[in-house]
Amino acid sequence: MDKSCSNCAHRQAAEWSVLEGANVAHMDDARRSRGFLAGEAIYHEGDEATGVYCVSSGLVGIRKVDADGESVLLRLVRPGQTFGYRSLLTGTPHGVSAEVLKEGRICHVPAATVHRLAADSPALVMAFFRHLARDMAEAENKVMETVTASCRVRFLRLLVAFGGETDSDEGTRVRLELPVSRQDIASLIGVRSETMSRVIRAIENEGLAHFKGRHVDIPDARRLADESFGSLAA
Amino acid sequence: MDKSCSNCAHRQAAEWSVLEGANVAHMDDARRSRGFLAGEAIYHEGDEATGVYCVSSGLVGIRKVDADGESVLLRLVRPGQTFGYRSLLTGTPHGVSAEVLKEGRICHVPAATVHRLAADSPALVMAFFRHLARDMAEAENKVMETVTASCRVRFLRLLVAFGGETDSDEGTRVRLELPVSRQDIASLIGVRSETMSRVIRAIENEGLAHFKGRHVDIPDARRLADESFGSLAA
DNA sequence: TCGGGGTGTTGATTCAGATCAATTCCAAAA
DNA sequence: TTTTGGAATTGATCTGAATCAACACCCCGA
Repeated sequence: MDKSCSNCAHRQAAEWSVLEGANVAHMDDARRSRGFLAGEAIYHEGDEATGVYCVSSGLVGIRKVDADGESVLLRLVRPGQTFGYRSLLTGTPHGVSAEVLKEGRICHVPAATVHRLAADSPALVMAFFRHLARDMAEAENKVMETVTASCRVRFLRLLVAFGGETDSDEGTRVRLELPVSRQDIASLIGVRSETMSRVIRAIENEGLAHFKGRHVDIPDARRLADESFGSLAA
Repeated sequence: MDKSCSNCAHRQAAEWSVLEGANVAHMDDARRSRGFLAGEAIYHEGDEATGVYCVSSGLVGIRKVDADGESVLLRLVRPGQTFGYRSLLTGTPHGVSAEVLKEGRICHVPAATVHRLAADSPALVMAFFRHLARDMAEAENKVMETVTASCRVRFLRLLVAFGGETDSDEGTRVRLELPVSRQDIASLIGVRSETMSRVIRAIENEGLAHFKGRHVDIPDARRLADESFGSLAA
């Protein structure tokens, strides 16, 4: 059933959608998909790139670890999105690691194939450029946030982001499922898990949202969104 | 004298160096250079991209300001480097602002020209991709650092980076000039200027480096570099 | 049914860095 | 030379988040 990218539910989302003619079949042919369990590493910092990955299902985390062993979860990769293309296209070792956060299936397109396709299709390179540009914008936002916003505000914004994916209803109740563990959420906004707990409890006490396991119930999404706009909320 | 890019001292550094044949003249023809004074804005967040910029001399700062007016200096653009290409190539408004930090001359290549060159030269697009990839890696490092490292360590690493540009001599004395004001350095590592002062004084007191205005004298570059490797220095 | 290990919570305490409030320094303008 | 206004330094104080240390919870396997 997942024998062809054309059948992939996320075909439109990925960069491959710009491919035309024989290239479609070419890439479809070369790609291999494999199941991964939560916790499995896909590649590590320093590894050479062997191809481009594409999340078919599940959830992938991009992580960076420093010399002291401190680890930060930089971003999430969702179904339909590619990752690992940066190192491959620039020919440099991976600067980050990728690991599976929620079990699922991941496609791998070998280096040789990607290089051939890229050489033949400027549109593909441009598509990867766009992807990278979006990631860069998000990275810049993250720098801004970690420097200027409190951990409370950072968490609220993350909630809004998660909610936005699920349901963009205005001013009303939103229910959503946290895609990762609390530890990972903490790592995502750059705080300790203890602090994460306290922030969550505070938000719970204010009635801004109700947490039960990974389930979040936001009675008034508008109010929560307002609060997430920093401290100068009127 | 700066009538042609071919004569530009930084010709090798910029992405344009991959252009060939008529494209070289084409771009040389379309580009316009202009002098800027320190403090002048080149573009603001939200502006539409009108072309790609290239620093001929002086220094440019890429800055982001949030809703509360908090401003963070994200990175510096030095002579020979291009900037503003991201928004142009993706067709999105600028997500950051660019301003001149040290007076100098900046070239502007109009949008139409860049688009024509990009369509004609896959190598140019690839060159911009590489540039973006490098910036992205630096942004990821910055996120890591702001989350895990103390402001002291962040400043030491910045010093090392500045020193590395100037002189890569081993284990000996290094003299260098800070390229920007202390306020901007503070903004670059994400702390208040008061904190910056204190950090500098502490480093001065330890004899790690001596500061006089923008001049820095590092008696033992090796020792300073060691200290910059976080807290677990043996 | 009983552990047992990972994940999350809670409390007490500490500390890095922000904030508030004066000065001091310095370079350009008058 | 004096004036002046921004940049930098310094001190006193406050506070958000880290740290250290238990403890509760919950799912899984024996």
